[in-house]
Amino acid sequence: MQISELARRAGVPVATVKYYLREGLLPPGELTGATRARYGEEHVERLRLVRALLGPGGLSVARARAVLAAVDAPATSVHQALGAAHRALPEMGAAVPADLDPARALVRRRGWRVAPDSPALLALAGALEALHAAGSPPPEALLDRYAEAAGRIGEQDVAEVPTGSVADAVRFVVVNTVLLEPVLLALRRLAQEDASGRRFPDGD
Amino acid sequence: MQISELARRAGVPVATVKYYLREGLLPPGELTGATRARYGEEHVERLRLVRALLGPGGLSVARARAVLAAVDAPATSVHQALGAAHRALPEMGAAVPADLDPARALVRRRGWRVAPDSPALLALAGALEALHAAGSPPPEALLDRYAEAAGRIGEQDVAEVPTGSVADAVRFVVVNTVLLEPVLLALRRLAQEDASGRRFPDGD
DNA sequence: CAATATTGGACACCAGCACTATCCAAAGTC
DNA sequence: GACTTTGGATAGTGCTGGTGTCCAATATTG
Repeated sequence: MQISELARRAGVPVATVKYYLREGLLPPGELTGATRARYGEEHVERLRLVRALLGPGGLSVARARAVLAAVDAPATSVHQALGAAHRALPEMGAAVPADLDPARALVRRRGWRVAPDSPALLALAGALEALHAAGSPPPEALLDRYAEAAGRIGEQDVAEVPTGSVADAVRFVVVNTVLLEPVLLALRRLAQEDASGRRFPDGD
Repeated sequence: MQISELARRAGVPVATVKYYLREGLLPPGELTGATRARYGEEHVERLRLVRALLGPGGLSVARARAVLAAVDAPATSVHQALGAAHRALPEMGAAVPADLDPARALVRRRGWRVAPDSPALLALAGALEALHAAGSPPPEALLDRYAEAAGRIGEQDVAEVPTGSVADAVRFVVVNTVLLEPVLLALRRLAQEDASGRRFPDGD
C-alpha cells in the first residue's frame, strides 16, 4: 500500500505520516522507485502504536522515539530488554531532586530492590519534594499504602509479561507501562469519586 | 514584602511572578501606591503551590487556573467542593472516546457509583480505546486488579480529607489528587523494576 | 500516447505554550 | 538629587507538534 492508504487506514493525515517518517517514529517503506514506496500491515500497526503513545500515552516525540528504539532493538534477555525500555521511558518530572533519602527510605521499607540511579527513584524523590514545597507533606503511612497498592500492580504487570519471544515481551512491557498509566489514574479518580460520595453523602 | 522578595522566597524569577499575576494564578498584592504593592506570607505559599502544580503536577497554566479557582471558591459542602475540584482537573486524554461501555462495565463490576459524565470515566474509556488501537487490549482480569488497587488508593485518599474546614478540605484534595499522581506512577515503575528483577534474575 | 493524479522528499511555515526581555513613568531610598 | 525598584504593558523567545507548498518523477486513466 502507498502512503495515502497507510494514512487512511490509521486515521492520520498524510502530512503527519511524513512527519513521523522524518522523525524516525515510523520505519521507511520499501522504495519501489524514486517517488514510490510500499508500506505493509506492520506499518499500520506501528502507526497506531505511535499515535497511542503520543496521544493517550502522553509521550513526547523524542521520548516515543527512544521508546520505539528500545522496542526495535534486538534484545538478548527479557530482563535486559525491560531495563532498556524502562530507561527510555523517564517521562517523569525533569526537576533534579536534591534529596533522594525519603524516596530511598520508602523503597527500602517495601523491601524493593531497584537500581540506585533508577529514573523512577528520581521521579519519586522529585514528587515528594514537590508535595513538601506545596505544603502538604504526605504522612508515611499514606505513602506506604500507596506503595503497597503500586506493588500489587507492578507485580501483576510483570507476571503478565509473555515469555515466548523477547521482542513480544518488550513490546508488551512498553505498551502496558505507558498506556496503563492513564487507566490507573482514571481509576483512582473514579474510586475517589465513589468514596467521596459515600463519605459525604449529599445532593451534590 | 515586595515582588522581588516574594520571587526570591519562592525561587522564581520576578518576570515569572508577574506572568502568574497576569494569568490569574496568583492573587494581586495589596496596592500601596501606583507602583508599589505588598505581598504576604500567603502569596509565598500560593506561589509554591503554583510551581508544584505546573511542574511536578504537570498541569498547564489554564488547568492550574481552573483548579485554583476551585480552591478559592467559597464552597458550601465538602462533597460539592470535591466535585468542583475534580471537574476542574480533567488533564486526562483529550480524545473523545466513542465507546464508553467498557469503562462503564469496569466501574459497575467494582460497584462504584460515579457520575455518568465524569471526566475520569471519559478518560478511562479513551485510555482503553488507545490500548485497543495499539493492539494490546488488556484482559478483564488485569483491569479488575488495577481497579481494586485504585479502589484502595481512592478510599484512602478520601479517608484522609480533613473535615474541619471546607477550604482546607478542598485544598487538600486538589494538592493530593494532582501531586500524588506522579508518586503513584513512580512507585508503579519501581515495583515493576523490583518484580522484574525477581522474575528474570540475571546480571542485567 | 497524452492528460491527470499521486508520490516521496525538502523546506518553510504555523499556532500554542510558558516564559523572558524591554520599556516606562511613578515612587522609594541613600 | 542621583539611583534603584516597582507595577504594568507589550513584544519577543525557544520549543513542540504538526501543516502547507512546491517539485520532479512516476503511475494511472482515457
